[in-house]
Amino acid sequence: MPNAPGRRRKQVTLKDVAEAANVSKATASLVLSNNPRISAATRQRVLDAVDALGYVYNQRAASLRTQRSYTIGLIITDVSNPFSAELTSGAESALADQDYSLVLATTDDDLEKQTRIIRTMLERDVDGLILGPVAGTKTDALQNIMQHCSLVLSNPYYEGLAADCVGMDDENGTVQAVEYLIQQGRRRIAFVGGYATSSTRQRRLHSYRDTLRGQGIQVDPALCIDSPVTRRGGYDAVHQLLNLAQPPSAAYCYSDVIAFGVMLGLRAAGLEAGKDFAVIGFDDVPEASLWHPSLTTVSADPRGLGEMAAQLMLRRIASPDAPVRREIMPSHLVVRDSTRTPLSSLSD
Amino acid sequence: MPNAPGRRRKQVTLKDVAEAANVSKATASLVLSNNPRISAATRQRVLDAVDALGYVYNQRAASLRTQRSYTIGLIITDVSNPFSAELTSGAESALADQDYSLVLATTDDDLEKQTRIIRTMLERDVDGLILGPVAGTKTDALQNIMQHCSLVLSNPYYEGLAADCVGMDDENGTVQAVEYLIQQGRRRIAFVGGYATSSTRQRRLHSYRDTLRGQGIQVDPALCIDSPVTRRGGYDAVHQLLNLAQPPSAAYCYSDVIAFGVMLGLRAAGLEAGKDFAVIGFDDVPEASLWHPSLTTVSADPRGLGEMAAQLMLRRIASPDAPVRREIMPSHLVVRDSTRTPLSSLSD
DNA sequence: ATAGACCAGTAGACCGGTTAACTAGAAGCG
DNA sequence: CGCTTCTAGTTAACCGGTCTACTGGTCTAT
Repeated sequence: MPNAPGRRRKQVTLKDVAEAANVSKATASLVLSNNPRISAATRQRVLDAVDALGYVYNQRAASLRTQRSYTIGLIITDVSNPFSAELTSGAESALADQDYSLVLATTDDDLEKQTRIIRTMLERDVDGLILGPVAGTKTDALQNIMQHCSLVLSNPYYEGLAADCVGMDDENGTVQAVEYLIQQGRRRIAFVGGYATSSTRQRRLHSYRDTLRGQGIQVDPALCIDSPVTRRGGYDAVHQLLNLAQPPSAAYCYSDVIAFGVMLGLRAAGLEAGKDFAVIGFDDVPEASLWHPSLTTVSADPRGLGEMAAQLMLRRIASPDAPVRREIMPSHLVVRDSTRTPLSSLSD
Repeated sequence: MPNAPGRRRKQVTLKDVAEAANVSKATASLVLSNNPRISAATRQRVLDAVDALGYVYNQRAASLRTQRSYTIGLIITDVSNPFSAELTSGAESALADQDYSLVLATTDDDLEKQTRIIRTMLERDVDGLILGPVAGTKTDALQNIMQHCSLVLSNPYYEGLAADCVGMDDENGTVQAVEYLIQQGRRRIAFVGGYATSSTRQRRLHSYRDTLRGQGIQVDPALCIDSPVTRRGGYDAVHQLLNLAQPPSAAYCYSDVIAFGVMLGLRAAGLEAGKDFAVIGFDDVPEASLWHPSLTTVSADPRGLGEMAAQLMLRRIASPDAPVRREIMPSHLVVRDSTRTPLSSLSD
């Protein structure tokens, strides 16, 4: 069998190329790196040999010497979540533009798994790590990463850690969303979903409370429900809310995914989002505009977030001592049908 | 600045560990690979040194010698597509289970970009490549990959190429879908979406035609529309279809994403899927069941596909000379609301 | 007593590139 | 003409592991 499916043919190395071109290994290497020191004639001989032998450059071998792998690790909770998928897509394309490869790994929101994955990434010798830390990640662990490679954090902000990070403007987005609901006449507004430990959720919850109080509305803890970030989480939460003695008439949701669950839960309860009940999400994933009814949501450009994370990473690699940057992507409310009907007449 | 954000601290190597433990580099290496030849006492000394120095194993260096990188490349059109996201997720987790890392790259359905990416992957020295080739990919190019690493193809089947591949059962899924529509009384059934060059689309189109003819229905070329695999593609296609002198009353769509676009197009035209018009998708992405109305679709388990691709890859790496495998994942029709109302009375 | 097996560990070549330091020959220069 | 400078390469150490072949010592069998 001359060429079996998985047989790795004996590698053609730079040495083979050099011999074929009658030059030293060093010269061949210089040709490949476009070093002007080599004459046109010699260069051509080497390039011809490369073609003739079908030589493939071995970045892995080179990186051993250069201490640069041109590889960035991306660690997220899961890819199937549309927000993460967009973020991944943005990061991948920004990195690919600069000839960096993306190594992807998922934590499933499991701290122990995250620890394992970080270790693997460091062993794979990535130049940098873009990490959306799972809840409960210690600052120490992040500090440790930074002793081995560059680090860019996505989402949570760790105070007291000199790391670049990207995030959305949770505060401003939340204020806009909650004020809009109040302006529409809603007063019993629930805050739905997200892991209780998540620092992102805590920031949004905080802004939610501030905004309500600022408008003279009392905060009811029974209306604040945490949950996994899944449709199921939103579904169950709204079920719980509707069973309250005084149920809310609006929900500001931790994410679009939660909001979809809430809308499904409303439908199951015979209610309709945008008519009987106002729903706002967060993220503006592609589905948000296409859902029925379309979802009012805080637009946060996950793709842009991924691109920005990649940019910060490339900058950090280029100048390790540059001052830390904390890039907050602006967010703004996109009003759609899920909040369309004002509730000025209803006593809720 | 003792520990700047991106500063790479001087690496602790195996040599440092060995010196600290008063053994040779070779012994330290043997300890790390759990070689029983080393006594418990020595082993412990080495492990202590590892801890004390904060040593991190360098897989990259090792792979130079072992010719194994424990890295698999995944090349797909784009991650943001939910089908691809699920596939990626499945592949990643199956590979991670066996301590393989996933390097992700996207082609945006651009042949030239695919060529560049394949080259980069080979230079990164991946152990294998899982590839969903863009339309127009030459068998030669694939053959060339196979001279450097293991290859698993996702989706198209290249005849005359001895490569493992995974795919869905396009034929059976299509037959089920079209027969179901006919059984519901539909006779003018459109085939909507997908790139004309795609071999997957050609297989489905073929089965669609066969099924219609088998039921004594004439195939109308005007009802077969190709398009990009986006919602926009489906939207535009259905617009075109509704403007025909004899518009169809049902659409069998190339993918769920197309079907969503079709449903949006119907809504824009004042029609409702599942009532005025039957819509069937392909893939059964998570959104399908949650859309309104929920989408009847051919379930194809993209996550399972990704897992299977990973399995085939691991098997191929383990035994390069194993016979080629062509794994067709069964598909079946999941009936939901988008086709719920039979159209037995309408003369279409 | 002695050959052979076994044990615990070591020396050093090796993987495939990069790069600092060196060199032979040609050109420049007063 | 002799000295420096430049050009176009070459040599060999190096990156951080792995692994084959070897060693010196102890144990067992004859």
